[in-house]
Amino acid sequence: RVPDHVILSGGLNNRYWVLEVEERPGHKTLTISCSKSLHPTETCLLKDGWEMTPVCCGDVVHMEGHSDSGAWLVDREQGFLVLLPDSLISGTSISSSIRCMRRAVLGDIFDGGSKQMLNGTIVHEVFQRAATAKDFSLETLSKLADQALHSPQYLGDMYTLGVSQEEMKRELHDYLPSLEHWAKEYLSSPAPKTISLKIRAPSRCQDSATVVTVTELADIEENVWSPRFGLKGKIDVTARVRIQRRSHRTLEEKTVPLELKTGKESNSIEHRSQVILYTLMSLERYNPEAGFLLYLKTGNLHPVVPTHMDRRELLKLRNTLVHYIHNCVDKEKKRSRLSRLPDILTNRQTCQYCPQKINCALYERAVDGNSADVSEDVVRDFLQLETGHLTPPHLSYFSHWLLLCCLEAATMEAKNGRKRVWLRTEKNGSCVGNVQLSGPVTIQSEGVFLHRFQRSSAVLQKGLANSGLASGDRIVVSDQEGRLVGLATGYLCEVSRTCVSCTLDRDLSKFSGVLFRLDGDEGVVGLSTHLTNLSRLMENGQDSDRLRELVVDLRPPEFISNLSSVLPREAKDTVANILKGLNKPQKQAMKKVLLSKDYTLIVGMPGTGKTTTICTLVRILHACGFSVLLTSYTHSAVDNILLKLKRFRVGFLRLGQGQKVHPDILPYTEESIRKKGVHTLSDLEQLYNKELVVATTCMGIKHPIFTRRRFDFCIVDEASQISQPICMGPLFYAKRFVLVGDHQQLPPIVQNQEARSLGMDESLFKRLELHSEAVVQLNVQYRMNRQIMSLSNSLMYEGRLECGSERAATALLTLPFLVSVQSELSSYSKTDPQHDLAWIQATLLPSNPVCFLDCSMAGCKPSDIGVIAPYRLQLKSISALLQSSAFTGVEVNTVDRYQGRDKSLIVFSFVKSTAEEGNLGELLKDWRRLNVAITRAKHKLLMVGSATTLRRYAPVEKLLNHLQQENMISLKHMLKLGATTKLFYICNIKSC
DNA sequence: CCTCTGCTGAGAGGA
Repeated sequence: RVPDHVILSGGLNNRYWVLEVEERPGHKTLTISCSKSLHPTETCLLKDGWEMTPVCCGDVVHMEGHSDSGAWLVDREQGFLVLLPDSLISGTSISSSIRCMRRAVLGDIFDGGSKQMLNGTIVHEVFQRAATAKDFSLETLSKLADQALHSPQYLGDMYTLGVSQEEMKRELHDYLPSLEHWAKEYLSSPAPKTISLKIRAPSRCQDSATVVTVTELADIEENVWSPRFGLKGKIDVTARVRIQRRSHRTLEEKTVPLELKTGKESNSIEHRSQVILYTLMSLERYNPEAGFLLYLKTGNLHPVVPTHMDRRELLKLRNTLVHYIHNCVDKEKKRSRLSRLPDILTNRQTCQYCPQKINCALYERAVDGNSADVSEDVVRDFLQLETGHLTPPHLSYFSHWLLLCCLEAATMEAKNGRKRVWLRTEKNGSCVGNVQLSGPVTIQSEGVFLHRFQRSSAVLQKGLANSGLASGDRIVVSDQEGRLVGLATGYLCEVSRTCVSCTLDRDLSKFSGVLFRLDGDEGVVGLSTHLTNLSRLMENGQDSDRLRELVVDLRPPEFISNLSSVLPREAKDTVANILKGLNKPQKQAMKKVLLSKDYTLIVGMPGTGKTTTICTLVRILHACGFSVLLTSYTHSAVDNILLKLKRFRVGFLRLGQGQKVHPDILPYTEESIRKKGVHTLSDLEQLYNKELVVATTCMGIKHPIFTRRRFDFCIVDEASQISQPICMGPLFYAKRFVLVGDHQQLPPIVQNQEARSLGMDESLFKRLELHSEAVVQLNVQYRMNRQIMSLSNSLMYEGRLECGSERAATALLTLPFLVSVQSELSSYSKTDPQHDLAWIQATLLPSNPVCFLDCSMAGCKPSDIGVIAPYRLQLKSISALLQSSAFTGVEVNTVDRYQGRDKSLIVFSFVKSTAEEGNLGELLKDWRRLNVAITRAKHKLLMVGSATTLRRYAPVEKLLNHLQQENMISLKHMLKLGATTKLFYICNIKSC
């Protein structure tokens, strides 16, 4: 009954499964168990308001407090119930839910937030830099403020907002005197400031005047994950304070959270709640009794002393919030639909500046399309104001995709559930435990700290290299006990048998004695970019209106009739020159793009030179003086085009993290250009506007450049592999667009079965293809020889695919050592007639370009050989066989990863061979995947598999029929040994 | 039955 991915446990960090919920007026009883066998069970009585907790059967809960022989009580005075504790909710989300729960839920589903917060961010930064420097003198503060104003990150923000550096500087300098003042008043000063601390503990007297001195600013931006309370957050400042109570003689030293606020000194319930939540989530670290609010405008310090009631109410809010976030879809009779959210507030003061306004209205109309039964005028007016510009088809497109994204997000969440660091043991994941800091921490650059860890000698070695972690992986650092979870994140640099080095975002040198563990961080990636794009598509504005018309209403694309009006006279010769190298369909594609007023779709069948075509297209547009936004889903696809483009002296700016960019493209990245000297806002503006061509991934559209710059064209490569909401992201920023892809190859990956069946794997490319006037087909290919091409033609393209040249059509594999291998094989056959190797001799012949069996390579360069299999495990065992140095360079990969690439010789292992009539896998049922697999080889394609098994897959059956007709199958020699094994065994005899 | 790539964070403020 309990799904595999759920982890239950008893003890302090317990996790219980809810089996039964019994509701009575005034209380609620849960039957729970912390064992996967669901035996024994315990009970939990919820009352005094806790019975309102939206807990359901099948939820996981954490119990706080104590149980009386298996009976828990959570009421006004004692105990907490933490619903779905492994979903960590941020302190700010919870405090924002005080005013509007709906807004907090929407804030979690959609990205978003207003842009008026730059000032606060920089003031924080200055405070934190001063704290690190331990110097709050006006002089230093002013120097630090200047530094911050020129740092890359804030320049980008200023660019976005269109604020000048001078303006920012003036606002910032208003704060500096009060920062200095605060430090003088509180920071280990000779005359410490008196604060009134209200401690409500029964044994203490009320309202005792207390003296608080900050003795040390112990940490800045401390990251806290608290799986016990289901909370997370970043604590502005962790301070050591000395508390001296008048009534007591004692001096107390405490570590407490300090929350900085740049706004009005409101001491509001939201601000105080944030502090209370910080004290709660750092309970295991410091057990702070109190925290402080520091208002930077005035330099005043407000103590916040939480009571049980405060914590109780905030955790109840958290439970409600987590419930809504996790149940955004209802399942009713096997069909999912969007759930209702908490009601719309329609409070003018609160709603006026709400960043979720449009999503709030959109969601309401998505759940309940006609909204005819909205009783309140205010709500109706609000909905009309926010969504009045949208038609019913617009709203149904939005709600349809919102549902799909929620379904998919839920599946991803469930799959990643077990990957949460605090639930993981060293056995079941990529993890290195029991390591200690060794040597000093060195600062590599701002905010990048190089650490070295060593296996503690007490622990028996199995060697760090086998931990499942490799250099370049993202990691999370925690302590071994699980008290300090998620201390830092970063990347692994080197992994040796005994040592690990890594760069982290925080300096952990103060934890020198602590035993750490490093966990691979797969990263839970939500679908917030999808949803943000969808919400943007519904906005009332020029860019959105245009795209909505094309994408949702499917308005036919328009074209102009005459090239001469778009081609500048001075570019004509250059363009003509560039066109010379192209074949007919490629030229057609160029023309269509130039004539388009809306969009063009380029279908690039396998091997037809998509990359070359895109590269040429960019050169032509560039020559005409058009600006181009060049994107694709993956970094490697973007760089593929840029590597070609680079040779033609076309300048471009590459956006994106240096770590993901191809080394040869690095000089074109923003990062590297900035290092050469970008200090002012106008430097940055120049950088962003300099090049006509800008390249990035579809996800990279959060970059500041897109808040201001617009392009004449946007080109999206791999478009048939990108889901609609992601694909439309870059399209907002260009007047016209070009999608390049091939829907006969792999579609976007969708994990959730229901979402897929509802069409989530339909790309924008495919959706728009119904307008055939926008489509150009590239059907002349140069990759495969005639025989290999015939497979794909019979499987998918009905003969439309053509060879571009006789040379490509007849190209065969060259095997320099063929003669000697053949004679060696003959001699084997002679000495041991039992093992006739004639079949291998036949398959070896270059003149048999397609064989459904296998063979070896007699002198083929390892880098010309690709091995493909549909399953990861198979790849693993093939790789294991190829450990010998002779095979370094042979690339072993999945079908999916081979899309877009080719090799001279491809060995494709179908893997499957079962006698039983069992379940068939999904992978081989996909026509498009098979099509990709068979169109990667240029000269020779070897396929290994069990024909009997494979005939059960319709696509493979069609392929096998064709192979049989063409006499390309060697069926006679079924191998007892695994065919692939034998193949590589022979390879080994005659090393390549 | 097991295929895949994107991207950080949480918060910065105002009612």
